[in-house]
Amino acid sequence: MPAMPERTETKGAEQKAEAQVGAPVGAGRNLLFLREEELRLAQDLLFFGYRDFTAGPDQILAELGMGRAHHRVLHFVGRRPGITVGELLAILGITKQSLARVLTPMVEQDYVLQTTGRNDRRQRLLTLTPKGAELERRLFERQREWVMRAYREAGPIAVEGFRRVMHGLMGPEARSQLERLEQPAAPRPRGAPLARTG
Amino acid sequence: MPAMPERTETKGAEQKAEAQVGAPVGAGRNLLFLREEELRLAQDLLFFGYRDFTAGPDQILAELGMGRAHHRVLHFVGRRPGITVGELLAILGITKQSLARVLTPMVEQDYVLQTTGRNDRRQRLLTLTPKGAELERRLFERQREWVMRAYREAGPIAVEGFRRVMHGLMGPEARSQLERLEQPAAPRPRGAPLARTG
DNA sequence: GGTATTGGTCAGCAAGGTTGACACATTTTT
DNA sequence: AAAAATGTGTCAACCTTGCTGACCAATACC
Repeated sequence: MPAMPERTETKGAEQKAEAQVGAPVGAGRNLLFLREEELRLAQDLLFFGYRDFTAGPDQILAELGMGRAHHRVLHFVGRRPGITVGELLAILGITKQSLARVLTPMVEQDYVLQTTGRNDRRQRLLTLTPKGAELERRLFERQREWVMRAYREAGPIAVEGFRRVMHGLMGPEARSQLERLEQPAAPRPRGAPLARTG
Repeated sequence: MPAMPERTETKGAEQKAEAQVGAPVGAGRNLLFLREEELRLAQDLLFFGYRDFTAGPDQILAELGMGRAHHRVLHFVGRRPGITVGELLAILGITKQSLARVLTPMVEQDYVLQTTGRNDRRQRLLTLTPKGAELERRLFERQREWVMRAYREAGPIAVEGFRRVMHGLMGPEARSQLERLEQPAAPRPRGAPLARTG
């Protein structure tokens, strides 16, 4: 594989740390004691990486008077068409009121469509309108280019490692939510669109 | 170079299961073309992972009436004692006023010490006070446990991959800033502490 | 029919970003 | 010596996106 790292940083320096604590671990587990510098590096990487990961979409969104919160709605509604408001709240981990502030305008501006649930008519099933899907697409493509570059530079093995570590950084709740997200999409909502009071 | 197929997009989601997180990695697998599902997964992982990564410190900080912004100041000042206000602004990528809102109280509450630069007396060199260093330590330890768990679950190869991908997600500016951060610390500030104007 | 659940909405608060303008000490340039 | 540029602080005003508490309407469940 191409693209070896520019700097061969931390590799193999873990035993030193073990010697400090005097706790020799099994042979393959030498990377498992997290020395100070390694965590500091992880903190830096996550800070800079996450910031630059979101920078592209943020720019597009700003032109439309939207923010990251809107992107998250577009993303998760796009990922699970027909998701209920309650499910979306659980995924985002915010309050109903915080969601309403971004969701209501998005419905009014025809980015998101609300339909009544056909089993439970109290529910509001959310889907992207064509307009919403198109915006989501733009944001997605921008981010794809960025991530693609990172993946290409890092190589496939690294990508798999990245996924595993990120997954490990998630708590149990996020893990089960992710699991649900990855499952086959729910059946299409077939309820009638709500009357728009606009 | 692993020159890869350009557009296999519409081919359906056949290998989806393999691409998922816990799945074993096939060595020669072509992960370099970023299919839709792969990027969606990356988005999810970064969203959930980053959120849960910061959750621990956030909790401690909240008890002290601080936020993530304060943590960043503690982190980067701790990482480069004697950093100037201007350098810190460049790293954080925020405006002077935004920084002032968190930094000024932190100086007043004796978390951060300001000294005048000895070469350029206009500069304010920032260092952590013992109180600040202790708080930074607490936050650090909390986060270390969390990251350590993730690293342990993922294994050393994955950790290296994680680092490479995160590095790839950074833009050029962030990369050179990170490089500077990793270098040996600047000489200790020896200027006189500023008189605090009550 | 009574209660629980799902969702919408109003009012108000806080953190942490933004911009623009200005002040001041200090350093650098002319 | 005077002027310009630099590093920092600060004031005023604004935005986004979190939060809480309260209350209402429609619907489902027992």
